[in-house]
Amino acid sequence: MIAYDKQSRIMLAVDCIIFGFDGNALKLLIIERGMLPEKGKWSLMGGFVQGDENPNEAASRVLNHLTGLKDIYMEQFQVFGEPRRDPTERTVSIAYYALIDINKYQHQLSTDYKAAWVELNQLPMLIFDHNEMVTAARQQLRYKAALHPILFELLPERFTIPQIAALFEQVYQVELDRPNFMRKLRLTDLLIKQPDKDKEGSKRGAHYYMLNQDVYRKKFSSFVHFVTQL
Amino acid sequence: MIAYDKQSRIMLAVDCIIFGFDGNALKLLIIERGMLPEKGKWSLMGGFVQGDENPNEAASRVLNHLTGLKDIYMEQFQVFGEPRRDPTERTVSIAYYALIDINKYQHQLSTDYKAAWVELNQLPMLIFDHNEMVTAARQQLRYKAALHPILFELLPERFTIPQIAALFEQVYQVELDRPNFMRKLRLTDLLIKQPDKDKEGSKRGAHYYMLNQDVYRKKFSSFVHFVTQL
DNA sequence: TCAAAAGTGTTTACTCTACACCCATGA
DNA sequence: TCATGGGTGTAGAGTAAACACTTTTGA
Repeated sequence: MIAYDKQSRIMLAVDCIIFGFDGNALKLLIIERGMLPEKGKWSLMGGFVQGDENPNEAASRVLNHLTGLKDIYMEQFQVFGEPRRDPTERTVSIAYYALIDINKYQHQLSTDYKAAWVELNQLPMLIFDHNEMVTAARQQLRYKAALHPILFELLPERFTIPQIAALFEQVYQVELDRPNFMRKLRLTDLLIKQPDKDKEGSKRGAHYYMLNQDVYRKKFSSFVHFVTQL
Repeated sequence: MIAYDKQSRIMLAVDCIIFGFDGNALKLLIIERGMLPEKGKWSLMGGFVQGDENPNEAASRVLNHLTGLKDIYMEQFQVFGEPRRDPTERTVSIAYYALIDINKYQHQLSTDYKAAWVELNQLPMLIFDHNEMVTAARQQLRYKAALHPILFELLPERFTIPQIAALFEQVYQVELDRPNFMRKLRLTDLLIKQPDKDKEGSKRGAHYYMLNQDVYRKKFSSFVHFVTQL
C-alpha cells in the first residue's frame, strides 16, 4: 500500500457549541479546563478525532462524555482551520452545535474540567477561536431554526406555548406577536394539547403541549418557515 | 511548547464539486487522474491542506489550479471522514462546492490529470466516496439557492430570463411557470435590462440582462426565497 | 373586581398561482 | 400569415400582520 509520503499530517479535533434554554435565556455549556494547555481558562468542550472513528462519532462521544446524554441533536456546521489558531500545534477543528434539553443534563464526574451553563450574552473569553465559533454557531442556529422546527430540541417533553415563544424571542432577539405566533404553531400540527396547565407564569395558566413525534420527524427536513422576516 | 503527544495526526484534504451550466444541463468538472493512486479513474478535483494555509485557501488554490480562475464562488459544506474512505491512508476531506461560469473556464496545462465537463445526471463512478459528495453538494446547492441568489454565479455576464428559468428547472427538476418566475425576478431588482436581444432560442428573441452588482451583494445574505414549494 | 397573561377572532394587506392573452419575428 | 417562444395582465386563493376582544384566575 502506498502512502501520501510528502504530505503533512494534522491534528484533527471536534468542538461542540452546546445550547440550552432555561425558560428565560439561551445558555451555553462550557468548561473550565483542568489540564494543560490553557488550564483554568474557559473553553468549548472538544476532543480529538480518533483513528477508528469518523468526526460525527467523535462529536457524539465528546457530547456524551460531558453530558451523559446520547442521541443529542447535533449538526456539523463549519471547519476552523487557521494555521495558528491553536498555538500548541497546528490543529484543525470541526465545529458542531448541539441542542439539548437543559433539564436532562446530568453533571458528569471527570476532573479534567468543570462544566458550567453560561448565558449566551454573558459569555466570557474562551480559548483560541472559540468565541468566533460561538458566533458562527448562533448564526447557523438562526438560519436553520427559521426553516426547520429544531428549537423543540431545547424544550422539555412537556412545554407551554409561552415558553416556545420566549425561546424564539431569545434566538432571534425580537418580540413576537403572541396571537399570530400561536396560530402559526397550531397550523403546523406539531403540537398535542395536554389537559393540564402550567400555573407558574400566570394566574390563568398555560396549557402544556407535547410534540407530535410523527409529524415532527416528517416535517424535519421540509421547509416549515417559522420566522418570516429576517 | 507542549504538543499533543498521544494523539494521531491525520491527512487533511479538500475536494471540490465544481458546477457549471451550459444553457441546457447542469455539469460537473471532474478529472481523470494521471497519477497513482487510482490512476485512470474519475475523481473530483482535490488536494491536501498544506501546513501554512487554512482549508478555504487550499480549496481556492485547488480550484485555481484546475480552472485558472480566481474569486470563484465557493462554499464549504461537509466534512467526509469515514476512517476507511481512502484505502491508501486515513484521510479526512473537507468538501466544497463551487459555481463557475462555464464560459470563463480555461483548460489548464497540468499533466497530472485530464479535466472534463460531465452532465450531472450522466456522472460516471468516481473514486472513494466522491459520488456521495456530489449528492450532498447537489442537495446543499438546492437548499442554498432556494433562499439566496447564488445561481447567477453559473451564468455568463449577459444572460436572458429563459436561461435563468432553464437553470432553475435543472437544479430543482421542476417545470416553472415562466410568467410568474419572470415577475418574481423583476421584483428582486437584481436585473438590469439590456437593449439588445438573444435571438438564438426563438424568433422574437429574449432580452439580455445583467446583474445589478450592488443589489446582488446586498441581497446575498438576506433571504430572498426564489423557490417557494420544495 | 381588577390586573395580567392566555388565547380567540377579524380585518386588511400582501403574495402566490393559474392561466388568458398579447407581442415580435422568421420561415 | 402562422407557429413559436417572449412577455404582460388579471382574478382568486392563500398567507401574514395588526390588533381588538374574550377568558381565566389569584390577589
